[in-house]
Amino acid sequence: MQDQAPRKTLPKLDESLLAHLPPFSRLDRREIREILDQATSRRHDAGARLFNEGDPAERFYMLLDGHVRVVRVTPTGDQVTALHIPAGQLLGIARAIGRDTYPATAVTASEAISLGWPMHLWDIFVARYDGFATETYKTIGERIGEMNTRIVEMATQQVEQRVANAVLRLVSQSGRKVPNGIEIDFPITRQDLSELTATTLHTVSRLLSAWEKQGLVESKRKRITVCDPHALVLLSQS
Amino acid sequence: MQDQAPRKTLPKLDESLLAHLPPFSRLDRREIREILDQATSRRHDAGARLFNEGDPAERFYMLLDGHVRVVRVTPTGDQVTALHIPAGQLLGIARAIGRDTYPATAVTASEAISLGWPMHLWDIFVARYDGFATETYKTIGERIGEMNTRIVEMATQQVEQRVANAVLRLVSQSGRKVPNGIEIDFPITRQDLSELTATTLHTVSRLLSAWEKQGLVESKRKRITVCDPHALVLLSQS
DNA sequence: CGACGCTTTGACTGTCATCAACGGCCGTGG
DNA sequence: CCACGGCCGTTGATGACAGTCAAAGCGTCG
Repeated sequence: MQDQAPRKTLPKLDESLLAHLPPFSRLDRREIREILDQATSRRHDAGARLFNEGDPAERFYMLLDGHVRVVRVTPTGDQVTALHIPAGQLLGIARAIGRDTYPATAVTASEAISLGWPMHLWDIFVARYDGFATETYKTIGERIGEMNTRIVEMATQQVEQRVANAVLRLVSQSGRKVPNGIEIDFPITRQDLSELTATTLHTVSRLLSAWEKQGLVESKRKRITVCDPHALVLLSQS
Repeated sequence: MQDQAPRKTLPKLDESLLAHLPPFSRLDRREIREILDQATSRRHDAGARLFNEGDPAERFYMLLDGHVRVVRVTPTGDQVTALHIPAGQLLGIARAIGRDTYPATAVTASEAISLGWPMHLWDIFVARYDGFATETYKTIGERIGEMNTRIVEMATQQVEQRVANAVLRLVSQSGRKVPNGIEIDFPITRQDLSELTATTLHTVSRLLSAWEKQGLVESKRKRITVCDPHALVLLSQS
């Protein structure tokens, strides 16, 4: 694998990293310490792969910082982004859905930091830690909901509405307040957006240009700021 | 609800109904008896709804006979079919993914028979019966895979390929051997197929007509028979 | 400063949705 | 038994949306 950063076990990982995250929120310090002691932390460059579709699912991860795109590649080479995962969520949890290979590829959208555990700990975590299983299945439920929404959108909406929805979702998932509005807090290209919305980078570019002329958004290279979210919502529904 | 058939608890439900189905296959007669004794069996007319999107998830079901379409309806009234569920699978298992309302509506495609249990038994089943949880999560994993596949198909394939894929999937899921080929074993209209493939009934009709002229399929009212599966596979990949 | 990656814009084109009309099957009720 | 109405399917004409092709501008990084 070209992009594996070396794994380091940092003895000083702080309990506060995990304490407030849903899968671990019901645990006490001692339990969180146990979990951290078994974890491997890694830094990933932008564009690095945590794992590939079809690989044996040997580890599962908690994304501590950054963003990950979950991508599938077709036989013809087209990429389709299935999900966007923000910091604070588990990923690579194939075992939870009865799989022993990863169903998709995970690519970092920006520099990212992950904790990883060998998959054989999964069953132990589920059995031993209160709330871990419940919260995990909630996450899965939410992801199923997201996928469902995308299917419905792709089936019924025009490209403009889909792109508007995608931008709004990214903003609400990872928006950061800036002077002119709310900025999507990680680098994202027209190409990325087109893979999220099943269209082409050209069409996305045209749409963003048009929106910018109307004052709905501003965008620089790899950065998008939504200035008038309400107007975008209207667009996304027409 | 207009289409609730009366619930009957049939004392004579036979253990063999469940014994070979994955979620129950590791259980002994006594356990299966327990489970059956708590179940309510119901017959549903074609087009009946087992439950509606958004309803509180009060019961979960095992589909014993027939086929169910899992459908979402948009604010504008368009219907989109998210999944097709054949006999022998669990459905309405919102609790397994941490939800307390149903995420979609379940409509029978043909006459159907279900067993239903109150949702509060879910946690008990998971805790008490060996393999129940594991098999259930496998089912969820498969459904996630299916949804994923549909997203990728809708994002990258032409209508003709999508429809071909949908037909092939239905055939492999519920095909019945007949003299001229393999027939999809439940009634399905062009409209249904169009909701599965995000297109219109007109386009589906044109495609099926064209395929029929080429001898790939035969179709009567609500019935589709695939005569040359291999050719369809080729079509679905070009 | 050059090269590469990202973005923009214009012109053209094809697929597929839309509109419209009709034909046929099937169950129902007189 | 026949006539009717509703649902299902077919087919043609038209046009729009968005993909493809092509080319050039702009930022950033090495």
